[in-house]
Amino acid sequence: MVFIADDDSSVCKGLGRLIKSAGFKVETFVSAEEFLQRKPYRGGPSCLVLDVRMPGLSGIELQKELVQKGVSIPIIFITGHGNIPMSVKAMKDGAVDFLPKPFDDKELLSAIDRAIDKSAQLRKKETEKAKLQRRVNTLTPREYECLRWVITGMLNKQIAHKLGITEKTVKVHRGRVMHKMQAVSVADLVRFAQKCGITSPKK
Amino acid sequence: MVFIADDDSSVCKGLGRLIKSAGFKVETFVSAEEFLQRKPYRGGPSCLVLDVRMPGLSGIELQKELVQKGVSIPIIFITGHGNIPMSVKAMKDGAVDFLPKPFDDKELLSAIDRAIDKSAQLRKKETEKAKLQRRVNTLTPREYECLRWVITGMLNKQIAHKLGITEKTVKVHRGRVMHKMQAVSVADLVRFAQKCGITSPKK
DNA sequence: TACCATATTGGACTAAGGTCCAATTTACAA
DNA sequence: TTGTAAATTGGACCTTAGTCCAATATGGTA
Repeated sequence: MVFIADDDSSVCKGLGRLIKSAGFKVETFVSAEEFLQRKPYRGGPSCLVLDVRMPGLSGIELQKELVQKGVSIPIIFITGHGNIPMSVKAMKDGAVDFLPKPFDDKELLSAIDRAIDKSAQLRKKETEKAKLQRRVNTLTPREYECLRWVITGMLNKQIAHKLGITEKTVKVHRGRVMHKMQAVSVADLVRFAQKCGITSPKK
Repeated sequence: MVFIADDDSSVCKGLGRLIKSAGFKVETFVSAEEFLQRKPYRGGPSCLVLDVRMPGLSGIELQKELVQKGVSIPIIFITGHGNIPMSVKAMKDGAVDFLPKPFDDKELLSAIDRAIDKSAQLRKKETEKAKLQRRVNTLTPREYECLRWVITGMLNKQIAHKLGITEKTVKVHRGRVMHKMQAVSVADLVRFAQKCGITSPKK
């Protein structure tokens, strides 16, 4: 799925035809605001072909909005009146490409391929993280505490001392953590924790 | 440490003065080839201020060379006659910034700060990886095999079966691995292996 | 050939991890 | 007040992990 946002509706139409002919689904918007209205797309990898200069919210501002809102959709900028600082800023903020008009159809399609690849990777990572996060959310506060200590590699005895409880209790919490996280080993747990950004307390 | 490569020696001089006054050590080169001759700098975080267009090897080509050789030094491009595709390519290839002349001194110095920060991070990661890699290199082939299985979280019994040996032998190898890798727990081992890119065999 | 690194295994033992069943306490909500 | 989730602990028991000492086998090197 490729989204196009350009205030010139004839550009939208033209690009839409081109991109559809390459086998993508397309949806067009004539302003940044209109794109923001759209409910987040969840149907598969997607990217956004975005005009830099538009009345109202500009393409660059829309990118900033999206980054800030945590919407991770790869962006390809197109522009008729761009300059170097603008392109550099867009790239720094994670754009996949920045194409000054006129550009070859091939160039755009190649950029879209890369953007879609990137989107697929992002989505894979995010869904995995979300799955793990759902498991983490089922942990009680104490179980979560234990998890953070367990992934340091500390012994039950030591964790018990840290928490001011008995080794026995740690074993119980730990067992529940393993079960709820669907981890078969500490190695799993370490990797899970890393993937969803769980930090270890300092010893 | 800041390196400057620009074919115009007066530019080198001027930038050199500016950057020195900001508290950095500076070394200048009047061609890409001259910079490549220099032995790799190991004294601390560093970056390269690079002119895009130079006789002989261009700045963009030098960047490509460095990336390909695995020399990870953050690059800030400066140019008098740049264009958007050029800046986009440079940024895609990892440049920290791309400044068309004329630029403010502040802009350059700010970019240098970011580049030096990035360099410090890179160096930290690389030295840590090298340290771990040296430990890995002391492992015998069989010990390395065991390491790869251990970090999957598999039981000694299961690893033994995979290798066609007894559980007892696995314990011995495993003990030596822990010792040589200076790991106190499997959790450590998992993190070490991740940091130096050791892959697990598929079960 | 004698030596050395590597790989393998056994015995004996200690410590650590993990589980099942059962029980108590506390805090908060219906 | 009753109920529920969370936290805590004990006992009994089994499985794993890890270590020390000792021994054997193999392949390559000085």
